[in-house]
Amino acid sequence: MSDTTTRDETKPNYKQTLNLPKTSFPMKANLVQNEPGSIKRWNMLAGKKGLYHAMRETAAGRERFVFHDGPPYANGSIHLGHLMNKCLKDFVTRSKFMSGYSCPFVPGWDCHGLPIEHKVMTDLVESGKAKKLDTLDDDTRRMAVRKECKNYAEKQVKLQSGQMERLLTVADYADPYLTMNPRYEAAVLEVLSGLCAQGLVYKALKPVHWSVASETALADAELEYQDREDLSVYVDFEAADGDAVYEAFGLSEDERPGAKPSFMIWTTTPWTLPANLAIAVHEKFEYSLVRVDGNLTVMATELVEKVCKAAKAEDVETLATTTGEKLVGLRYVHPLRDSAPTPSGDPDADTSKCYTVVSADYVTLEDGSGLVHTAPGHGADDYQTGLRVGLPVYCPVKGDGSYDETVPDWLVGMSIWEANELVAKKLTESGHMFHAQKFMHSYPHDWRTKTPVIFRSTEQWFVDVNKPTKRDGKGLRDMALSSTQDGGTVSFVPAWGRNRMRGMLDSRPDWCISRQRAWGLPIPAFTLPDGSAFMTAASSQAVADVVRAKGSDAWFTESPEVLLAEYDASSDPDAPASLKDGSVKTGELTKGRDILDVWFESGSSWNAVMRERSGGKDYPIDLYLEGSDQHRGWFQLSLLPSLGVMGKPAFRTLLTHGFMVDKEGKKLSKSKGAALKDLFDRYGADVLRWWVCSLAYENDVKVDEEFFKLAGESYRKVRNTLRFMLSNLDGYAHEEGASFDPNSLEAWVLSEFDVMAAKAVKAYNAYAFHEVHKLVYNFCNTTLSGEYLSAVKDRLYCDAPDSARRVRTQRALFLLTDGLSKLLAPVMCHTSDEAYRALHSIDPKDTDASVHLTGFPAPTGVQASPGWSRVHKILDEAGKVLEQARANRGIDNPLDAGLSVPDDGGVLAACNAEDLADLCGVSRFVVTDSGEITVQDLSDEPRCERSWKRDGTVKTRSDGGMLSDRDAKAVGVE
RNA sequence: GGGCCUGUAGCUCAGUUGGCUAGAGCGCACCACUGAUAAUGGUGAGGUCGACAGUUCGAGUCUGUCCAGGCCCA
Repeated sequence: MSDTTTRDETKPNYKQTLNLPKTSFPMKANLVQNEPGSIKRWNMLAGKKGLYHAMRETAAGRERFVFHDGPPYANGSIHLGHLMNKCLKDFVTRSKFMSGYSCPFVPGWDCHGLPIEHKVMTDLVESGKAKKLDTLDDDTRRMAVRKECKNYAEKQVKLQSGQMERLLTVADYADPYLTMNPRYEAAVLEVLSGLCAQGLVYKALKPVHWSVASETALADAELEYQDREDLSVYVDFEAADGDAVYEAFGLSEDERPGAKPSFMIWTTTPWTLPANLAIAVHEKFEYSLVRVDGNLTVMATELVEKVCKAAKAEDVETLATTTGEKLVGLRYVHPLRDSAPTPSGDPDADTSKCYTVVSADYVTLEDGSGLVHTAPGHGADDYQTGLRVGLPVYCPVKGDGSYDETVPDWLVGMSIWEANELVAKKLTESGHMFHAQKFMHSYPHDWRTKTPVIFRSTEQWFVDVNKPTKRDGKGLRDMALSSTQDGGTVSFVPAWGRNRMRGMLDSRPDWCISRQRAWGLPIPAFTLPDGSAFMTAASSQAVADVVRAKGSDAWFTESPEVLLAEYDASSDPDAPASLKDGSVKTGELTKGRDILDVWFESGSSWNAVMRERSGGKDYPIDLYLEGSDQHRGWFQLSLLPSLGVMGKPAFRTLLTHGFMVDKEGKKLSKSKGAALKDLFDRYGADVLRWWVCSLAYENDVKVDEEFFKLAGESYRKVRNTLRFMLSNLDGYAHEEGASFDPNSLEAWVLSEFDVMAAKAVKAYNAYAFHEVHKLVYNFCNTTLSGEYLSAVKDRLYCDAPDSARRVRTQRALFLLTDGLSKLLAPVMCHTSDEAYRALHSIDPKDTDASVHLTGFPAPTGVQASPGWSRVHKILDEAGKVLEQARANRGIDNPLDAGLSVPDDGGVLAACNAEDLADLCGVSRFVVTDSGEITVQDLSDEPRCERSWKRDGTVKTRSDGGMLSDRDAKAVGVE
């Protein structure tokens, strides 16, 4: 160290006379270590009932804002998707509370269903217990599985609930809703009963998505699409009467070729060909009779070239054309069987209409041949067509995916997947195959087992979406479309959700609500001795009452007499005659074995949770908030039952968010989504929440490690701003009611704060959290850190501690810190409370005070001079000139400079020159009448040893130091 | 293949009914400060607004096609 840097011991050390920042609010947040402390403290609130109840008590009597949580599936740790979903929900409920509403929030979990049952069964097989179960009778076996499932689900709920609390979300975690709770189950059955009362529930043999692996019907929402290689085949179905075909094409006797013509169909599921009962054409399309490589066949004119090209046919000749209309009614011979089948469940089925060309308007010219292979047992369209023209619902495929004995011998017992190849081989051998090729396409798979699903007709329960309700004659679809139309009762955030939802409602089929599994809520249907199904509004209500008392296990453990003990057939208008007249007793009934689609359970949550708990006053619900996939899922499947039972939608507003995608915008892989625990451990909940707050959530959200780092840095900026203000409030005692001169820096910054806060509160209420983030951050970063705080730093440090100017500044700092902590409270739960408690000097042992029991800040109401915006424009100009001077003339330190600025517009005169100097960071600011902005180099003037300013008043003082007037006064020397 | 949606600087986002050289913050680079210091202040470099056509005096903004991506469906 050289001599020049050694401090002169004879001169006073002014640093000790400054009011340097001091605070207990640390720069380093240590969120991971400290957030659990906040949770612990909040848990002490409301007599240890915790923050949620403290907020409820605080909000008692306020207007309610009713939010309803969609239940996540109780399986596995929470991932990035949950992070966004749960944080957004938390922002909503917390900001509504801070805005002055009472906002109940009951969290829920979806507990029934295949994923859990599958997991439990896998575990049972692995542990060897499954074999034992197989020796038990059916009800007992299913009860044993159900018990395991229940234990598993409970564990998962506990796990997720703990993780959500760690995310600092506030909800009634002590009393959540679980779809497996008896009370909830009963409420679901009541919804089912309500739909029965409207006549909307029916049982029918229909093709549904069927998982071969799980041997159950699947809901739309239980499907996922994956690429799969299949065999695409073009098959000739020989006409039964060649002349009839030639007639349809208008060929005279002598024009007719000798050979018999065929109809060419196309399919990607050759295994369904044995179940073919018809060929569909479009009446309006033109069809051609063509000779291809010697064969005569019929296909749509527009597709002749495409099909022949695909098959590499060389010799193609069109003999005649006609319209589809003319083909309808022609008969053909099935290429694989001699006569129409006898469906196994229906020996008396009318097969007289089989093997006929029929018309259907869903036939397109996109793919295939324009003639559509129709198997009513294996396709939704096919089923409808079959119904219309009188074909049996023939499904020769059993639940395990093998053929029954109604198919040709060589197929009986074979798996359909194997049959694909064999069917193709047979058709090739018999000369029916025109062309076959393998191709990739996206195909529905069972979301759990990842295996391809099939369409298979089975006896299932359905909710009719078209049938008029008994209440007012309107069908569910029509009601849904009218309530979601523009100007209807449901609003959408963002607005495009409306179109998305209506598009789906428009085309949705009847809702298949039955499943063939053990882990779920039984459909309370019985079979009468004559084989017919029995389930009415009153009977299901009677079962619901039993379930409310004993849980849904009662369905398996109790007899029909017990389940229907409170049911009185004589007073049930819908009861079957045999029960009414007593010829059949309830003891003679058989319990049905189906359980409800889990979507029916979650779709009834408006009844099970919101109506039940509030006694009806929380209905309809103000807001549902979920990912955009729920337009088809929970949103729609809540809408339909609520319209059926209540006649109006369950919700007023639907808010949706997008999905997490990776850095490149691609679908997020499972492994990436699972890394949440790791993120918690490195960033803490407040940073993760701050990140979620910054998102334009209505679109897809890119997620990458890097973004959390950036969020952490902007978090620190906000934290440091709060810290700087807190550190300058050491020893300050706030008094309300002081006023500020409109020309003061304080009036300016506080009025800026009022504007920003009003915008932020408005943004909160519009769920525009991203806007909140931007407003608050920019205010901290630009208005405070960059402008106001750097301007007032000098007076905070150097003015006498109790000088009027310094106290006035502190008064502003107090209001700003208090206001910011409240605006940040819904997002940075831990940090805002930490700042709030530091600001109000709350004793660490005092667990009663929390920013989370306050509200958004009321406006300070401070009026600033309208000249301020002009002043800032002028100062920006001055700043640029100063910057040039620093660069050109080597003035490194702005405190070595002075500014002379013309009062353009006459707004500077009203300001205090010292304020203006401080805003520019210079030592001296002179307002001139006119001329250019000029910079003075003050390096030669004396420099105050305390404030480092060269303001022109610096001279040697009585203590021997060089001080400005202000500093001399502050130190108490002459 | 269909429905809904997205594509503006390296990143996150603004860009009113089409109208001046397309903005902000972060990050980055450089400078200052060392009395907000694992901080703070200042300056600067970054964009053929996914691509291509079209309408228009004028298009990031309107229309069409295409490309890339997401959700849902077939």
